[in-house]
Amino acid sequence: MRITKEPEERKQEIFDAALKLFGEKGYEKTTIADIAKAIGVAQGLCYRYFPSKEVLFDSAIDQYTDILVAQFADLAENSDIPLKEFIEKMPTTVEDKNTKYYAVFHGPQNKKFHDQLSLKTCEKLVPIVEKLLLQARQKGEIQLADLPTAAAFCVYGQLGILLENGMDQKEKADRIRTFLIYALQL
Amino acid sequence: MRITKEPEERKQEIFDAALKLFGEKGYEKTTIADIAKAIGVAQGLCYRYFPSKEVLFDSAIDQYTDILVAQFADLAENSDIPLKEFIEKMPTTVEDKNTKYYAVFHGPQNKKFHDQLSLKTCEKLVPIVEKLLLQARQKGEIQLADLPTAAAFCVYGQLGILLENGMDQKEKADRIRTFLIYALQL
Amino acid sequence: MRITKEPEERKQEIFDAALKLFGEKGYEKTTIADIAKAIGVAQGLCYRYFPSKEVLFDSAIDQYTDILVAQFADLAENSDIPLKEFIEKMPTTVEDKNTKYYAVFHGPQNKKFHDQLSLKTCEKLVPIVEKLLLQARQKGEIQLADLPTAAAFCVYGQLGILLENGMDQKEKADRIRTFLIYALQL
Amino acid sequence: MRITKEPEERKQEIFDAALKLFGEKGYEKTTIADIAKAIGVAQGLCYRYFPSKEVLFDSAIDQYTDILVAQFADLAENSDIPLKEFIEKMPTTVEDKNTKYYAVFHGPQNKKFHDQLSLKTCEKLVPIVEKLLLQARQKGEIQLADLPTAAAFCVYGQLGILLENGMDQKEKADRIRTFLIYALQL
DNA sequence: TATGAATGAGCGTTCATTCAT
DNA sequence: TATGAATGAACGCTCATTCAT
Repeated sequence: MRITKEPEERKQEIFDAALKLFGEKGYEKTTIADIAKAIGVAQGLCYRYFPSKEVLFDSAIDQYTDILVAQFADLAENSDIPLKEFIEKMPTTVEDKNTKYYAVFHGPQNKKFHDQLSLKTCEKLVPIVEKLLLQARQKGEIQLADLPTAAAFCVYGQLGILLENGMDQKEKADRIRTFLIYALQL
Repeated sequence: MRITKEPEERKQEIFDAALKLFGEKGYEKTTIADIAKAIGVAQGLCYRYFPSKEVLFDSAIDQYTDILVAQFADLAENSDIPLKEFIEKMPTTVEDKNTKYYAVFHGPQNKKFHDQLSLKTCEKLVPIVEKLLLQARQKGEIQLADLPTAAAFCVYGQLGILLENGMDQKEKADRIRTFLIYALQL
Repeated sequence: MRITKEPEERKQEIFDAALKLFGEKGYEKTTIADIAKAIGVAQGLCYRYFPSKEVLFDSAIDQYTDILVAQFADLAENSDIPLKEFIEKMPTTVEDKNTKYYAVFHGPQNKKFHDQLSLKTCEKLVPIVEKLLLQARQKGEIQLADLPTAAAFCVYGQLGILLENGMDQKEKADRIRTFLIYALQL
Repeated sequence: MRITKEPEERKQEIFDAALKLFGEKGYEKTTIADIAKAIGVAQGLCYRYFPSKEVLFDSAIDQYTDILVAQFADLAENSDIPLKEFIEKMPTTVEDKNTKYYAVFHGPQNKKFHDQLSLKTCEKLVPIVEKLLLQARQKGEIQLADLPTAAAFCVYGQLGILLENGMDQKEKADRIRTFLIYALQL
């Protein structure tokens, strides 16, 4: 039973399976055999699309964080509302339970994988937030001089909250919003 | 040639070598053989002190971050000066070039290991900073209501700056100080 | 982009590419994919012309040594000059820098492949040389009783010189000629 | 059931098994698993002694040809008899049915392996024969000017005979002796 | 306490070959 | 005739861990 697919489709299939498994079991404990079995293909096929397990891993992380960040970037670019309002409305976790990837972030294990994903996401978020701050300053909403630093704090600062246990998402979001509005002096 | 040492000393020796190698080559690429060879000891000996490689790794990270954090905790606990002054004087990288561990953080490789260390350090730093903020509030220097959130932002926010490339340590430190003073409204 | 060619032409194309690559990288390290790529063709196509990699290899070696030996056979058959003169004029390497195959023998790698080629060439050369010796004996130029043995020595003996390093082709050729004339007592 | 041996002994064990199997099945078709199984140890153990299969192969060939050549070298060095007599008595195949390695050369398969062994043996034999010729010339038994070339012919020339099929060992030996005496003009 | 030879399971990777198109 | 995605079996190699000494 040999099923041939369009390369793009196959590649995405591998991506998705890889991300899911890396998320569940971590990099080391996920084998190429696992990934291949998950989509019902021969191990060797993975190597037509990715030269190595490591590249597959990095690509998967990269693609996934791109998706997450793109959602936020959309919001940021298409909003003309004041920054304060934006903060009050924005999602603080860029993750949306609706995506097919939701499980990735929420498996019980693999804190390390989660951390890596978080850091990569932050990295990509900073320039977007910086642009947002710049617009706000141009409109006179904030007075900050050093926007890159402010953006980094706004983004990475959330990590501290998000990575904590024992508080529900909603409460985390509220605290983040309140603090941001205070710190940016909006 | 068989050199017998005090258990504690041996254990520390293994710790140090492990930390160094994990830092240089990462968890997966560092073997027990590497570690044993680095201190001129048989592989089997490592297993008298640590039940497994993973435990050794976690212990090493833990011990190291403890050391880093302890330096900062000392400062925080023995200072009566106003928070603003404290911020102006504090080291923003808890690392000190004098420690024997300096290389760990600064090998060219191993972003992943570095990230892990950073996150763990942040985690341990938050309660200390929170206490610092509490003292400041008691003295009327700040008005913040939600100290845990503020502490998290102060600590993790720095990560965004620290992980960036292309800026020297001094400039990073200045930007961090300026932003903190602004955000905390000191 | 699908280019259809005459079967014979295609087959030859595959031969040539295979020979070149086997010569450069050796049997094991040359893949069918390499060969196919070298001529810009799908892997599967090779299997329309050769049932397996091993057959392709053997055919390639065989065809190539045939070409080399044919050059020498031509010379031998169309010459009426005395053996001594023949030796003085003959090429000692049957290879000719003009052939498209020249590189095969002179890649830096692959001693093993080279050796194989040499041995196969010798094998095919012996009967030709034997005939040459027979003609010479009939003309009274030599006295040897055991021509097969003599032929074998004349051919394989050269291997020892040819496989040596650190002497230029010309000097090798001279030494071979001088020795042959001495040993055959011409 | 774990049997520990002296490294030297283990290494030799691996050597012997490897040589035997390479001889029987050829390089490619012999797996490290085969070799390990043959001596009843774990595959991994082979890698304590040899860094790779290829190195193991080369070492095995090298060690074996050393043994073969050493037998001949002994003869050559400890003989004061005239060259002609030496040739009449010498073994033309350096192999001796008594050695534990006898089977290596005489498996049905693996012509390639056999060729490789032969060539390597010749390579090592040449300098010894050259020395022999030098002694003979000093005693006035031969007149040859170019001894390196003569030695190469004497050694490699035999290959042509040895590699032929369909003649028994004894006849091959006789023909070789007769030709050598003729060619060297003894 | 210390050694280091030995284990053994597993993993990433390769590649000749097949086959649906 | 030609493609190239897919197969699948195998292989070399690694290494955490064990254990006899």
